[in-house]
Amino acid sequence: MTPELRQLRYFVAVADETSLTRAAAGLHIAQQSLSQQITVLERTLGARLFDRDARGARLTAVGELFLPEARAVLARAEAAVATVGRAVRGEIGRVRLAFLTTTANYLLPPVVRAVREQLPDLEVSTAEASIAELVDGLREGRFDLAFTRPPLVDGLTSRTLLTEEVCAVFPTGHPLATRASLTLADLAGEPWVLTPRTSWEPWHRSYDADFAAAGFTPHVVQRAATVQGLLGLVAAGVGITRLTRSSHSLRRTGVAFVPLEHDVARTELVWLPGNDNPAVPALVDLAVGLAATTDLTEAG
Amino acid sequence: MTPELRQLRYFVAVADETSLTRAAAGLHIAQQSLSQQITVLERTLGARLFDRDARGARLTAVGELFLPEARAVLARAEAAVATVGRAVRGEIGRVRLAFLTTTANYLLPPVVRAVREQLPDLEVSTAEASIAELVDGLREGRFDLAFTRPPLVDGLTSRTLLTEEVCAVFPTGHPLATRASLTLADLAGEPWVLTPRTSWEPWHRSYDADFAAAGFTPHVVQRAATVQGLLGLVAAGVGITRLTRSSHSLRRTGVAFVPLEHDVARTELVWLPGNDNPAVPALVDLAVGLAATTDLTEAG
DNA sequence: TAAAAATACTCCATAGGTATTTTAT
DNA sequence: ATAAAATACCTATGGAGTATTTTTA
Repeated sequence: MTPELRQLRYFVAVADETSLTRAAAGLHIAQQSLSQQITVLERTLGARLFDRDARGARLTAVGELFLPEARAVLARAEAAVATVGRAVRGEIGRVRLAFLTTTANYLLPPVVRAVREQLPDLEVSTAEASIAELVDGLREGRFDLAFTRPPLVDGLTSRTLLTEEVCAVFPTGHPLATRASLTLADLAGEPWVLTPRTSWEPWHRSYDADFAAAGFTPHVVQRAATVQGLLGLVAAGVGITRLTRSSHSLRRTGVAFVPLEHDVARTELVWLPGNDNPAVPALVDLAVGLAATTDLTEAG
Repeated sequence: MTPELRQLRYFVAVADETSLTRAAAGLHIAQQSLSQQITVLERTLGARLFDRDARGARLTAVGELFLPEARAVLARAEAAVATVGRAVRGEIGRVRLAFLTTTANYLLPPVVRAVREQLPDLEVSTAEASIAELVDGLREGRFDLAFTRPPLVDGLTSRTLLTEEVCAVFPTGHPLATRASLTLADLAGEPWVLTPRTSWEPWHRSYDADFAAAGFTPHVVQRAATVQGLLGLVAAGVGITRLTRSSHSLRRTGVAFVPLEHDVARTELVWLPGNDNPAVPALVDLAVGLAATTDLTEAG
């Protein structure tokens, strides 16, 4: 039979004080109770641990060998408890991040760098994912946190990390390309290149609402699934499109970005509210703090 | 606050079984009691360790991190208990041996070799000592075990390791040197060389009794403190002496050993009965066994 | 004879048991 | 409806307290 940690603590205290009376005072228990517990410990171990006399209690040969062992057990137990504390604070563990492909290029590097610095013992895995993979992954527990764009679906919690201007994107030389700003209504007659409707229904419903509010339905001449694809088509003069200002970093030539008034796009950090991984709140705090102090659209 | 080992054992059992009900059955306690203890553990740690549902209990992210820690604590505790077991059996620890100078040359090598082989994790320190140092060392706790010759003093426990013939020692050419055996009475008229009376009073009282029983008081022409010294004086023709047969190995030339009838010397293993070092009985058993199976007077 | 530990007992905190309810599939 | 866990309540073991005795320097 193995003793309990309390008894090991008592044993170490008596060994340190070489006295049951003094050790009992330090432990805030009665000498008699301590005497009893030491006797119980000695019986469970099947060996006398102390030689007692009128001067106190000194370790036997066996006790001398047991002392470092008992200390090791107690130290191991304290380390185990400390591990839980660190885990609860999100300082250790594993967290799986998903970046929307279009946000990965500017968000992933600064976020991962900040986590490595501020939570060095947290294992971080990252994935670039399409919006659909990302939402499914969150809901099915394959990802803990996702960096993405709203609107998503109900049942996910989110914090806004940053807000960017949305721009109309023209081929260079387009008559409207030199304007300082525009409204969506100014673009009613233009040929559009947009993403496929199948990419993510909530986004397309949001776009529909925006165009409806501007009083027209865009004439879509072609669709492309990626931002690079859209920019290529615009540069080629196929049509115009609507993208966040930070997308400009993906193509500098052949395209012109003109801000659209009162049109902003948010980038959000999203997670499943039932996720019990304590690294989630820790990383959310870290990312929100990072977004507040640095311009993440430039940081990539 | 740190949990008790019992709770860690319960935690590991539940983690292994992914079920409170199954784990409780394995632990021979009620599911309800186990549920309670896991709850207590979670409260003391300040973190949920399991997600429970109708299928059972699965580890949370924190629980996953705590599991190897808990296992490590339990393993450490078992190792600590096992250490006590080994210590009680005398397999580990420290034992301090003292060899009477005159027994060291033939006893020390085989004894130490046997201990190294059969109790490899026992730390053995050895010392050659005079009979007086040896007895004081045992009584004052500087030695655990001594290999020596009786009689000693009261208050020491002993086991006889071996019994040797005692011989009269003559210079070669002495008229009695060719005899097959003698009695002490045959040597009444001889000049004697003996050890100083101050060396060890109990021995000298024993010698006195032997000579008194033989009906004479030896005429002591010179005294020498060491066996080599006595043999040298005998070889030089100064006188005769009385030594164990194994002493012959210390000087082969110039001396002749003739057995004395009914005269034997015992070599004993001696210790303080109050010595709680479990290596003492372990080593006594080993040495007695060794003496029973090998001729230790030849082994050196 | 004093200082320390051990013993005898009493009490109560809590581990563990039993009965039942709640929850999730 | 069923299987699991949680809750409520009760029991009893044993940890801790008080009074006293024993031991040894």
